[in-house]
Amino acid sequence: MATLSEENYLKAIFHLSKYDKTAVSTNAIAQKMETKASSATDMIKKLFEKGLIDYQKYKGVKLTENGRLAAVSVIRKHRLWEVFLVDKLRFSWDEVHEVAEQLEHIKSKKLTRELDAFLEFPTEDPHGDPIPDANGNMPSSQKLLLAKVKQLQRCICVGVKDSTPKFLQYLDKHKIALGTEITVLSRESYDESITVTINNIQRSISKEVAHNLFVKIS
Amino acid sequence: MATLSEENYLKAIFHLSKYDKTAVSTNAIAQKMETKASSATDMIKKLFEKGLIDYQKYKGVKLTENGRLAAVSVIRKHRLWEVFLVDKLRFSWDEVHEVAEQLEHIKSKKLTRELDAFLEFPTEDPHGDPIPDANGNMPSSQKLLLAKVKQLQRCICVGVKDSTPKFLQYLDKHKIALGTEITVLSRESYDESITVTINNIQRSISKEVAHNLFVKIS
DNA sequence: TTCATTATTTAGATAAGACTAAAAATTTAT
DNA sequence: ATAAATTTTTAGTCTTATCTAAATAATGAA
Repeated sequence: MATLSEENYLKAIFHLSKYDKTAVSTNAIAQKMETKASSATDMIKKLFEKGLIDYQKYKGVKLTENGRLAAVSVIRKHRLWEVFLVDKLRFSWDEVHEVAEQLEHIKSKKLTRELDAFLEFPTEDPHGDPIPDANGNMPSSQKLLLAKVKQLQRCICVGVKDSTPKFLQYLDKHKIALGTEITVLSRESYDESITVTINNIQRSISKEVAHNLFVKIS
Repeated sequence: MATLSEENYLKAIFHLSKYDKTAVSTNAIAQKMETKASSATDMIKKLFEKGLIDYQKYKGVKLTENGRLAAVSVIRKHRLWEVFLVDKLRFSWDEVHEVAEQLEHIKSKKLTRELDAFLEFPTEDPHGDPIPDANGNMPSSQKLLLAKVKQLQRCICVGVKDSTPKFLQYLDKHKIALGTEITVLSRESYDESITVTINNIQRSISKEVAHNLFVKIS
C-alpha cells in the first residue's frame, strides 16, 4: 500500500503526464507538489523501488501500469467525494477540493464501491472532469475549450480547466454553471475575446475565461 | 491543530478516563494505543506542551478542557461517520469501525456540520453510543447493562459494550439488534445466566452476553 | 523499613519525509 | 566545442513518531 505522500506524488505525476506521454521532470514534480527538487528526488527513488514508476537518473519519470492504477484510484475517490459533497451535502464547487484532498486517501474498497452506488454511479465530478471506473479506465470526455468553439455554434458548459476558487466564483457571479448553454456569436481577433449569448443575454467573454472553460458542442 | 497521532492519543485518554475521573497511567495509554510505554511518555510530553493534558512525572495524565474538546470532536466525527456508513451506505455495524477510524481525522468544520444535518442530527451511533454535539457536550445515555435489569422488566436493546465483530456477529445470528425488545424472566444464580423473551421466543442468555449488551428500560 | 517488583522516564537509534548546501550531469548559448 | 546556466542528485540535518535498553521512581511485601 502506498503512503499518503506517495499517493500525492503519483497523482501529481499522473496529472503532469496526462496529455503528453513523455517523461515528467523532477522539477515539474517538485513544483506541482510545492516542495524542493531534492525532496522530489527522494520520493522518486522510493516510488521506483516500489515499481510504481520507471526512472533513470537525469532522464525523468513515467508511471508504470501499477503506478497509473494507484494514481487513478486516488483520483476516482477524489472525484466521487466531490460529487458527494456537492450533491448530498451543501458544498459549492469551489469549496470541495480541499476536503476531497483529504477524503481521497481513505482506504476501503467497500467504502468506494458503496459511495459510488449511493451517488448512482456518476461519470463526472462537479467540475466536469470524468470519474475513472473501478478498473482504472478513465472515460475520455469530448469536452473542448470555449476558446476553440467555432462561430455561431451552440455549446453547453461541462467543466473548467482552472478550478481555483477565484475562477469558480467568477463563474458563479456571472451565472455560468454546469449545463449553461452558450452560443458563440463572434470573435474579436484584437484581444481574442468572444461575444456570446448566455441565458439569452449577449455578453463579451475574455480570452482568459474562454481558455479556462470546457464546453461540449450541443 | 493536533496531528493524527495526537488525536488518537487524546481519544485513548478520554476513553480510559471516561468512568472514573482519576488520572490515567502511562502504561494504560500504551496498552490502549498498542505501543510501548516509552512512546506513550514521548507523546504525553508533547500533549502537555500543547496544553491538552495535565501531567506530572510518574503521576499520570488528565485531559484539560482543551484536550477534552479535541478528543470529543474526534469522537463526534467517528460516530457521525458510523451512522453515515450504516444508514446511507450498506455497511453493517461490525464493519464500520475501521473505516470510521480513518474518517474521524478529516479536518473540515463545514463537512462535520453538513454531515450532521444530512443524517438529520442523530444522537446515537449504530452501537448505541451517544454522539457529542458541536459544542462538545456528550449526551448521557440512560442505558444500562442487560445484566443489571430486574426480573420481569421489559427493555429495549440500545447498544453494546463489546463492539468486536465477534460479538456483533453473535447478536446478528441470534436476531438481536438495536431496538429489539427483551423481557427478563428469571436469573440463574449458579452461572449468572438469565432467561429472557426475545421476539416472543424464550431463550437463555449467558453472563458474558448479558454483561456486554446495553438496554434501556421501556 | 528495606528490598524486590513494577511502572515510568531517559537516552540513543531508526524510518519517513522534508530541508539546505554543494556536487555532478545535462542543456543552452556563444 | 566549450563555457555558462540550469537541472538533478547527493550528503547531511531536522522533525515526528516509533523502538530498545538502561536508569530511576514508586509500590508492595516481608
